[in-house]
Amino acid sequence: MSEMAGRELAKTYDPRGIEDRIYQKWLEKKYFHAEVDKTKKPFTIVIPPPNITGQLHMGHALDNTMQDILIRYKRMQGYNALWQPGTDHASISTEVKIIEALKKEGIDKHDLGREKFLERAWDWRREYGGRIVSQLKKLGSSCDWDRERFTMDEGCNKAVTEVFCKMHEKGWIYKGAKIINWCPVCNTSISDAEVEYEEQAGHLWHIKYPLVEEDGQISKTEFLEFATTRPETMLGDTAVAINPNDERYTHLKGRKVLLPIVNKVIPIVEDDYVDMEFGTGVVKITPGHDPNDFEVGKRHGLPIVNIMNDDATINENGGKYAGLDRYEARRQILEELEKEGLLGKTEDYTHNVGTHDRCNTTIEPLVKEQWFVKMDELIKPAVEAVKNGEVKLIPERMEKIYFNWTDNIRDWCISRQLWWGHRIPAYYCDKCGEVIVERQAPKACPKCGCERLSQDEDVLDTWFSSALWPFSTLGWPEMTEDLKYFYPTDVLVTGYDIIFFWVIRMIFSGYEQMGERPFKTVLFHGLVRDSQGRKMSKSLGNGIDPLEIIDQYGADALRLMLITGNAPGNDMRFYYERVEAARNFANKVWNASRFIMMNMSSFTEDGKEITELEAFEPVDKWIISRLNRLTGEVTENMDSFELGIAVQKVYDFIWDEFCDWYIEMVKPRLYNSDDEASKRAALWTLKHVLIDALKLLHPYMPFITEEIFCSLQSEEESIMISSWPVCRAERNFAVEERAIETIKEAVRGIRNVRTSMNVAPSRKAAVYVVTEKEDVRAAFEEGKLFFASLAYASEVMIQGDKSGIAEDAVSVVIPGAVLYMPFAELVDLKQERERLQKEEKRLQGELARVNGMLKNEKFLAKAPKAKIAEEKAKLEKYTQMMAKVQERLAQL
RNA sequence: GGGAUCUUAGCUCAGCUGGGAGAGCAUCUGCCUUACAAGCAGAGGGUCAUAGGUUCGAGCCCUAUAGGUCCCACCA
Repeated sequence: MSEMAGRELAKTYDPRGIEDRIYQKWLEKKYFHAEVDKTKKPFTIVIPPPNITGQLHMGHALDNTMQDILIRYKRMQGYNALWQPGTDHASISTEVKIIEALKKEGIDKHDLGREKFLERAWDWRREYGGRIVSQLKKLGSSCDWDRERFTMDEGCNKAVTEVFCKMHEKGWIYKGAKIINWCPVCNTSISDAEVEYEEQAGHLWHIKYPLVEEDGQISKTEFLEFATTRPETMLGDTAVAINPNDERYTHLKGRKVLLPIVNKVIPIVEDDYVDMEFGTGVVKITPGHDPNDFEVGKRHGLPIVNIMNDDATINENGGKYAGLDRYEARRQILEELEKEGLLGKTEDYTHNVGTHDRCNTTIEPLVKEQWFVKMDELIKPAVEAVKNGEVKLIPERMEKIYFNWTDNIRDWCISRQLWWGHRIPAYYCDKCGEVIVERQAPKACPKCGCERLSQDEDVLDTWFSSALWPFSTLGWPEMTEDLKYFYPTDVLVTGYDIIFFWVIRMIFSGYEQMGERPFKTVLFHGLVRDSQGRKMSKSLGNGIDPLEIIDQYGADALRLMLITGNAPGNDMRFYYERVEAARNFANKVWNASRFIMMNMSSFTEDGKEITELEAFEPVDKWIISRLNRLTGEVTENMDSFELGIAVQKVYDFIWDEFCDWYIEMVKPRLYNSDDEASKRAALWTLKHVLIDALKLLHPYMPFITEEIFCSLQSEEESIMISSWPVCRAERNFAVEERAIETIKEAVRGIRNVRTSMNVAPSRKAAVYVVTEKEDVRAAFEEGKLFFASLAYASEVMIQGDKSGIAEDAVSVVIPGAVLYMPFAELVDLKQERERLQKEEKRLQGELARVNGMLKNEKFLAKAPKAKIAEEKAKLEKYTQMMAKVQERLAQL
């Protein structure tokens, strides 16, 4: 017997204190820890590593709740469950934060120097890197913290170097001068995925370049007009282009124009890229500052002129505009063109402007030497894997987003002009310029023997190391036991917003490095928005801190709220009302348990399980059967990752069936019955149904279920290592389910009538159950005690006919029986008739529908047999009820 | 320009492979019934965006339209 039994428990559940205490216990008992154990099947999840700069937000809360649910579920099912945690160094975000901090001290990054800067970064990591981890713990995350990793720890660093060198040897990592996206504020190149296009209001300026005559003279009358959104880039123009099929400009083929301001003669080239329909059908070509122009330039062998410094000011190639910011240069150039009479009309024009997703700065495309990953071959297995289902995306529609990216993939720019990150393992000979890519820094140049070598200054894109996360965390490049056992991982849980950044890159890295998929399933979730549907953001100030919610309502309530009523991949809105509803459910569970524990004082199990079911009453078997069905369904839903549906069912079972029906049905037995065996059966059922329900609920609400589980049975040390319930055929009791459903039907009918007649519950009345059916009769006989209490009956008479029942008694027709309540003076016959007529109408509707189907020959011919049988059974039921209703109406 | 997705009760959303429309909150009525008023018992409320189609049968599948959201894309 539990030591808690009979002890006074608080009337409302207060998660404060309980949650921390329980989490501490779990940690001490090492329940989260997983070791290789070949006798068990592994189940692995790697956490999407949160940034060390981050604070827990609702997105993390949702993401980690889902992972924790899955890992706890599988752990209870007996899998060797590993949830691999860790954090991400977040190269650019962290670097920006540190620069900001330095700025406050009046220190410039470059004055400090690389080494000192990195010291600061590591200090930062030590100070704040653990913050998000402790926040994840508040949520209840059952990660194996003993295995916590960091994308820049020694092992991950080794993995990064290994991959870089391997792929370089293969020729899949190369250095080249291409047009890349440059962030002038962060002072680094960024990948295509990091560019966010934003619609901005701008202008379309029409500019005229004078034609050069056959004799080399600059024409004063002939001009070529075109439109541009970025006039300042004209400083870098090296051609203008027309479409070869454009008849308007046939006469210009092979001619040249003068580039004003710069005073340079540039050619007119023909290229299909030019859209004849747009503007004047003429495009200025700036290969140094526009990706398309870069391509055009390549096709026509045009020179590339870079006109910009790294901070987006004009460089020496801009002549007198050198030193000006790009927007100031634009203004002055327009002024000068205007003066020269070369500026045509100006139109308002909204267009997409590329911005850096971290700092929102307008990016500047420019040509620079960078490191790239060649994608064409690498991506192939990743495409194939999703196509053939080896990697499953949930929901399926995410595949389209995935393929959209893979089909249009371009080489990945991986070098960043930053300090915080994995430094590129490339070395340059100071003497001969030889490029050496090595795992270890070479001592001398293999070509000329010079010992003065310098390492590449750049670091790698953060996502380069994240891409290796599913195997680098398990020991790769060493073929460790962990790696052999836990890889490939099972599920990846993440938001759809990082498909390109992370999911795809992990998949191709897994195939390339491990020769195997990194995970079997990717489960996507959406964004948590505010109550008005807006994204939660710092600038709007509409973010809700999960920690405050946990503090106020408990982690269980937050978790339940995040999972309930939401389908995979869909965004959701945050409402306090929904957290309250979840909190109320926690309280409901708490009180049901409190009720059971209070009654448990009179119950001892003698260390024996009750296995023979003779002592049970139909109502016990009913709830056991319902629980059994629930167990099967919930397991199935969870296996299909339908977490919201699964928990909804557990919620409904506990609140509706268990609390509102079963507990109420059992009360008379506990309070009044002298039948000890029956009482014990009830207590056994209460306890065991509650325990199994708690188990089903545990992955969602780990704290409260643990607290109750341990209070209820002190000999068990934790629900999280208990076994997941199993659906068993011998726990199906169809007869009892039918019997109790009939009684519930009767109770509902009686309550309904009483409410509509305003009869107070305190006013009891006799209830006559008239039935000709043996099973219905038996159901009421066996359930008489609780039926009387639920139906507010002073006494219950079960009989085969209406003898002894007052003519003016109120009647309720249910399938298989008619109930009568003699209320004497309260009965209003008119009301009674109206009620029965309403019921008649309802039944008529039902009969019409059923008959419509059963009289349809096509239905009979084509519908499944089971469906037809089902409809026939309904027809019989409604026909019988209709007969009873009409019989009663005839008497009135 | 391409694509995805949504439109279901007053609000927020479920509804898994087509077979009698659901939850929470809100509203109304009655209850402090010895687990719970963060509760109990009842009630009202929906031509499932619109128009067609497939089917014995459509909230669910197909087509078109309208409106919202999002992603992708080089139209200067």
